[in-house]
Amino acid sequence: MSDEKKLTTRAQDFSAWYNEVVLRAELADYSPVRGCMVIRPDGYGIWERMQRALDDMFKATGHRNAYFPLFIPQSFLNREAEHVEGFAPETAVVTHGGGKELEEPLVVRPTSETIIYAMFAKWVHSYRDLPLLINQWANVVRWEMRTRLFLRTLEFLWQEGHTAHATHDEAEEEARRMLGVYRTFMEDWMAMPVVTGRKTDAERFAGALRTYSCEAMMQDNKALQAGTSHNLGQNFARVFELTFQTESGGTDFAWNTSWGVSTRLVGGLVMTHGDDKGLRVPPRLAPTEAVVVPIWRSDEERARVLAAADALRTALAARVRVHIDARDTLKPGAKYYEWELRGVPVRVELGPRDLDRGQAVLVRRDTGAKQPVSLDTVTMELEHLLATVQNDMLRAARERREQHSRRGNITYAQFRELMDGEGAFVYAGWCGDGACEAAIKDETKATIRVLPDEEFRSAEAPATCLKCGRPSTSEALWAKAY
RNA sequence: CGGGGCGUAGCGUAGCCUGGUAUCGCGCCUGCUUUGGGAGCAGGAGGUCACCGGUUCAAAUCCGGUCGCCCCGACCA
Repeated sequence: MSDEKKLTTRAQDFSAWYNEVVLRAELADYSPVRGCMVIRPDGYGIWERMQRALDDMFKATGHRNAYFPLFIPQSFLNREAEHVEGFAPETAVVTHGGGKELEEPLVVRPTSETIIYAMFAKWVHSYRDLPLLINQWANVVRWEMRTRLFLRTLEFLWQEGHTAHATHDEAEEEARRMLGVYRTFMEDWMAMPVVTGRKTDAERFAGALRTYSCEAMMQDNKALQAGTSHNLGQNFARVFELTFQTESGGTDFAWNTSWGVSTRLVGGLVMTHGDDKGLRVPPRLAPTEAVVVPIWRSDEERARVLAAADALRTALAARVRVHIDARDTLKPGAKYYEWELRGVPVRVELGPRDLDRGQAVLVRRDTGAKQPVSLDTVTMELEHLLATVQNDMLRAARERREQHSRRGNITYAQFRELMDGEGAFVYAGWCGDGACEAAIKDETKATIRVLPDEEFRSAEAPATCLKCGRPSTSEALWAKAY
């Protein structure tokens, strides 16, 4: 075997490995436009399944989809001071249309708070109009300096939920609820465990009261911010005059939330589950859950095996997303490598020896384990195996995260050594002073990913700040991040 | 925007220092033999050497410039 066909290993160069997997598994490709990528069918298929699952969850929690314009009048973005400060440096701006210079430049949305709350202001009059629960699936543009496939591109696809509520507490509840939805999705569908919590002021969304986040650990022990949910308070309502008559007859500004996840999740999936053979897709998100590979030697066997394989595919297709690889230009071994690279969760081998025994062989992508099963029960066995793979992938990812998490006493020197080396999720005390946070970021590149929610906090709360040694006011999760 | 690297066939590359119209592998096409972990043999198609200008009898190669992309940093989902 020539080395040319092998991937760079994760240990050799994690970054190179990631790019090779994305390109060679045909999830995406570089486009003629700097910083913009093309999402290819295999990558888009994963995104479509993510969309479907999330959309069902949004609907189940009472949200409805709508669509707002790609262009936002520049003046809208300028209204919320913190918001414009955060986003203006990375906007793309349209100054000409139809050959004429525009009277007011149009910003290509980097996020849609401003235009959506301007519309909400038209639609909301009474407390009876609340809550207003809207989601949109859209593309957004942020002019980033440096881009990476799926993780950071100039244009990306996402969903952004936007809601308006009558009270602070209702908005807070909504922001927390949607963070929970994200967490459920990431764990149950992506098999990607996350730590949830609140962002510090330094990492808070521009214009929000509070930002909550789901943070996942990638295989290089860096954190990926996988989804965020914001309690926007009344900040946007004030500048867009989003008011309503209260039950008691007064007037109040509405309380908003916004929350989003993006195609970045596909990158997170790769970096959570991929191995040195390529991609591993958790069954629930796999466009193809199982691939049937028929095996034969002679023409006679070929006819017999292909007929049986086709019958098998038909039987499985009733319950499982299945593909048959009947190409006769490749030997079975070559097909195995290809489907492993593409990350299909289970391979179903069917050859003459199997037919003689009335069986097929199921091979797990995650562990490589082989298991012969009777053709009489193969559908049930396959469904069961897919569920097992899904669960095992989450468990394996969680174990890996815990192995690379540090709790308890740690000196700043030890912390620095850890961050300079293999990296980790470090749970440690924080005095609450932004200066300590900034100093640590400056010295180690590590940031506070979240102030973790209670269930993620250590049994014994840290007593002192990791940096300055003063009394800790909250436990913080520190890591380098994407 | 700073630092580094690279632009040669669909992809990956050699050649560049020391000028003479381009190497190899993968892939692709045809045929035969193969097929339980990346098949073998034979034949074949495919290249304005990123672009512009200069030096020269002659430029992928030397000189000047331009553009693009990737990687590392600062900024960020």
